Amino acid sequence: VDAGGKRERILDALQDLLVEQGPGAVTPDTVAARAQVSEGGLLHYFRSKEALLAGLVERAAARLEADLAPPGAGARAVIETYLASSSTPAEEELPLCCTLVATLRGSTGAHDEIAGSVAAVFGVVTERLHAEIGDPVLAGTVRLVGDGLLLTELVGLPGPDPALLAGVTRSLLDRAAPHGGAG
Amino acid sequence: VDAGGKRERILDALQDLLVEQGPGAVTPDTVAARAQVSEGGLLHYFRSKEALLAGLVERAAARLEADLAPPGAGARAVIETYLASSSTPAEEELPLCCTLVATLRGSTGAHDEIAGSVAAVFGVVTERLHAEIGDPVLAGTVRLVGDGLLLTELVGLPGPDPALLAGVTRSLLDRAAPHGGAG
Amino acid sequence: VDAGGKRERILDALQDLLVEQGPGAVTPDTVAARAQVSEGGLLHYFRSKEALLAGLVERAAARLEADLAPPGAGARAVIETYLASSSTPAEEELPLCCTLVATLRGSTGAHDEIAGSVAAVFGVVTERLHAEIGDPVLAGTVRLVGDGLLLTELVGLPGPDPALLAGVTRSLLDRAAPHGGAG
Amino acid sequence: VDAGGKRERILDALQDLLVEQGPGAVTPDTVAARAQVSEGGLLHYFRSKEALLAGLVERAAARLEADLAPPGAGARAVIETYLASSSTPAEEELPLCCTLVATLRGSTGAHDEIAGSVAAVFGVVTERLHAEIGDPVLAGTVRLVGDGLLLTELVGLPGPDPALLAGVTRSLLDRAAPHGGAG
DNA sequence: ACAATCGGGACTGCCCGTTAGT
DNA sequence: ACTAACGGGCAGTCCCGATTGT
Repeated sequence: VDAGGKRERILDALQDLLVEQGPGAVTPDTVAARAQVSEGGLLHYFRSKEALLAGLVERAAARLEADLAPPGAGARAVIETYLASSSTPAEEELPLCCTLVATLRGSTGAHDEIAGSVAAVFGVVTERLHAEIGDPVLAGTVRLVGDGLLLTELVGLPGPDPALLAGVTRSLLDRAAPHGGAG
Repeated sequence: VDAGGKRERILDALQDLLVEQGPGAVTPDTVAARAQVSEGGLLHYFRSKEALLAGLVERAAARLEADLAPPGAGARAVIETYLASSSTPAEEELPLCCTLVATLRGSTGAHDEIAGSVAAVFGVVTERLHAEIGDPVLAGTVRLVGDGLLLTELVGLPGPDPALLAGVTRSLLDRAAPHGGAG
Repeated sequence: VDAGGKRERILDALQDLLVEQGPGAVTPDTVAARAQVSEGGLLHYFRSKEALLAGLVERAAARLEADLAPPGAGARAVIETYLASSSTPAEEELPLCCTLVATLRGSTGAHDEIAGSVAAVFGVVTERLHAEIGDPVLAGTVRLVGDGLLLTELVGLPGPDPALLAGVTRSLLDRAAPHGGAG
Repeated sequence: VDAGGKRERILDALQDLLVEQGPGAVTPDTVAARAQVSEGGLLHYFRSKEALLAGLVERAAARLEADLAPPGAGARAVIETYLASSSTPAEEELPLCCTLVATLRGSTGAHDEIAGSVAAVFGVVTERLHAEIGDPVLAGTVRLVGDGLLLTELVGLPGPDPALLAGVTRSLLDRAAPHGGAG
């Protein structure tokens, strides 16, 4: 079933809409239109709007798991990976999750399941950071700095200029491995 | 005129609704109901939903200006103040602004004016941090850590546990004034 | 597949409402109610009020095209047809168009498309008159007299009494074919 | 009372709004704003929207009475005057009255009083035409031609081109006084 | 599996008029 | 006399999902 990868197309359409035009533009019609599916077809795959969003987080979580980190890569690697993925434009999974959360907050009703999935995603990331970086304070700092970058992405604020960001990153790396070692 | 401080009551109602139930709960009726004003009365003060939100950022900005910082208080003071105000529940101005931005993102159309105001608020904060903290890298780090705390507030994620947060804060303070000096 | 000719039913309802109670009575609910459709169903066929009105002019134009005139019928025929259709109650297409225009004028915003359609309808009529009636001055007079009748219909003024109208019509016919001939 | 001719200013504002932006733009606020009066002030002079419009027809009727015709001026004079005033832009009284009627039709409820006043205005005109022009058929034709011009004005249709209009006018004048006499 | 059609409900904006103040 | 604050109500839009049919 799913003759032409429609399910994926729908999820792609949703994601694109989300990052390009924000949560407000996400309605069954718009998603269906962009995915080149009929409205009814969309409802066939996802029984409701919530299911649609849930599908997206699920996919994002899976991708993140795969992408994020070769475990055992060392402190320097996870720091760089995490900060990079947090500050890149919204095609990445983490910013996407944040946008999703904003979407959820914007709608009434409880969305515990999705909220839980998102929390889980962040939990995984946090855990990984702590595992690779010995010092918990440093790990916590990295996590928060990364989250800060996500926030600026999310709300469209002017973030720190690249040079400053590089400086911050370097200072964190130095604390992870003062002598340039791999962690 | 303005028989009973209604304008303020309206803004209070909006803010409460925003922090308690999220953007989705903010509609003219709910705000009016909570403020004990009629819908028409609300419209007398704020011609549109956007004007309503704009009124709130304006007030928040003004309060923040007043609250934030005795200028010249030194690096340690601004760091503590900023991180504290970022991690407290959403009654504070900064988290409120973030919620506002999330609200705006959820609605279609451009809201440049409000977005600009919010950006200005953050600009003020950033400037203050850099002014009081000599080291720009440290200032940038503080800013991002604070933003990270805001994010967890905003999306309802579990933040770092208090002990860890205290550790992070202390490490930043130490870098500001290694010997415990006032900065 | 339009289960029960609903589209037509909606247009009928709109037209009836328009001629019976005037533009002020035309709202989504009233139209939907009279057409025995739900409001949502109405919106499925016509995305906006403007689209609704546009649909009506379109239909009216098509009908007019069909009704108006066996081309080549001669001057007497078109004169009689035109003046008759202009002075009959508002079930006919021309008065309907005028009511529509009044409706449009009453709402803010530009409605260029519809206005254009209406202008086109009148253009067709004018052209036909000139084609069948050799004398341009006479054709112009007929057109204006007919429009005058439309106006009295449209604004509900007391028109000329039937005898006078008959006299006017006869005098125009006489000028078209003084000897009673061309029909 | 009426310190600064406010009543007149309000009526002027209403008229301007009506001819410039159509009935849809006429609301208490807009009228008050353009007249540089407060909303309350407007309501002080005119208890309701209907009263406002009634005030305008009253004024227009009075002006028309004064403008229209030196009685006893003869057939040619009234014909020319009437057709001219009907085809001029909407600053004149007759087109204004039509716009008013359209406005009334666009609102729900009965407006018998105003409708009656407007009918009376047209009655006066008709009477005058018949009095000055001996031939009732000709008078009726003139009345209808004039009304036709009003209609094109009112609905924004392209009217007859000036040359044709001149031809029509001339032909009517000729019938009033074939030998060029003053009628 | 997929698509068209339909229905109920809700949000935003705003009009019009009253009532309280200056 | 004149102004401003305020109230109730509704129009217009459209979203989301269920129900049909193919």
